[in-house]
Amino acid sequence: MKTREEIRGFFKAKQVPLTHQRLAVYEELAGRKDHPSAEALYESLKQNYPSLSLATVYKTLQTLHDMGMVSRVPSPISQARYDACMAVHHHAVCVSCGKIVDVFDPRLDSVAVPSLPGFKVSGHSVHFQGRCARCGKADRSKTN
Amino acid sequence: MKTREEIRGFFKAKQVPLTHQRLAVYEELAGRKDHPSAEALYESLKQNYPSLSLATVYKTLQTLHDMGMVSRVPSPISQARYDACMAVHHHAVCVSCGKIVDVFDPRLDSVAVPSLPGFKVSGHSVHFQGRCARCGKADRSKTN
DNA sequence: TTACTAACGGATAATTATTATCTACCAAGG
DNA sequence: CCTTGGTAGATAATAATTATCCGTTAGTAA
Repeated sequence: MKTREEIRGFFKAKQVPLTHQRLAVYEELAGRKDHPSAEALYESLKQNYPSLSLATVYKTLQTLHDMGMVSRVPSPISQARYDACMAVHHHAVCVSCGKIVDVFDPRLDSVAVPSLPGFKVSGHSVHFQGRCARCGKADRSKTN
Repeated sequence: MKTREEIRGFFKAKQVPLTHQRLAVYEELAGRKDHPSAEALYESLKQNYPSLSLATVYKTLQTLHDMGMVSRVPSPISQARYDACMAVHHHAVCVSCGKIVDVFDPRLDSVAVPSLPGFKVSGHSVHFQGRCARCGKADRSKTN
């Protein structure tokens, strides 16, 4: 948990103006451990900031993400992606174009199962991020 | 890759009617290895099945998923979820209510990096699926 | 084959999540 | 303070997905 001065320092370092809304969104998110969605943050925040707009929450989360102050729980580019292969396997997702490739590697099929009180683990998969061959070369691609 | 008779057998076993559309969607998906979205499947399929509806593709993918014939690339319940914690960590997602809990376990922080020709891996995270304490007991919960 | 019926498919409206647009306003530096 | 570029709020627009409605079809039995 960062102090307000540390937060201010982060914004200064990145040359991003620190507004009341950004501070509020960040502190609300940092004070929670349930990985809220933009909507969920908005619901909490508007009690103390009735004039806050949901769009601001979205924009602020994007800004904080660009600054490297918050992370998104990894997921494929906004669309559900399907696979007819039901065997245990893993995925590598290109952060640039969203391309997904299968990863078959038995070394990944059994990992240390952490102790999560009350949580019954039924499976796992490893999600690699990176850049595919095409996006690695020619940056700025958006085609899958 | 399943034969048509095997596919027919699967549907019979689950007592789910096998329609032309379902067969077409399944075979198209099984014939691809790029994890297409519903939209992408629709684009391919409508060349051979001009009357096919996008809604049918969505419904069919849901049906196939319920039957255990196709898998979805794991992701958090349709909404982006955020986290102020920037340290390396992993996640466990409740398949019933979507609750996400952090997993800190240094044993997961370094995994075997598979050889993916051309793909530059910049990071990874392990995604556990299961049922949280609440959903493990009282089934049928939808509240996070 | 034919007939029956529950379930399905297609068209489209509705919903949900997110992003873009536009104007007034505020944060940071002089 | 005062200027100015970036920002916040309101709202429209877009994208992804799901629901609804009704004619049609798959599966079964006669």
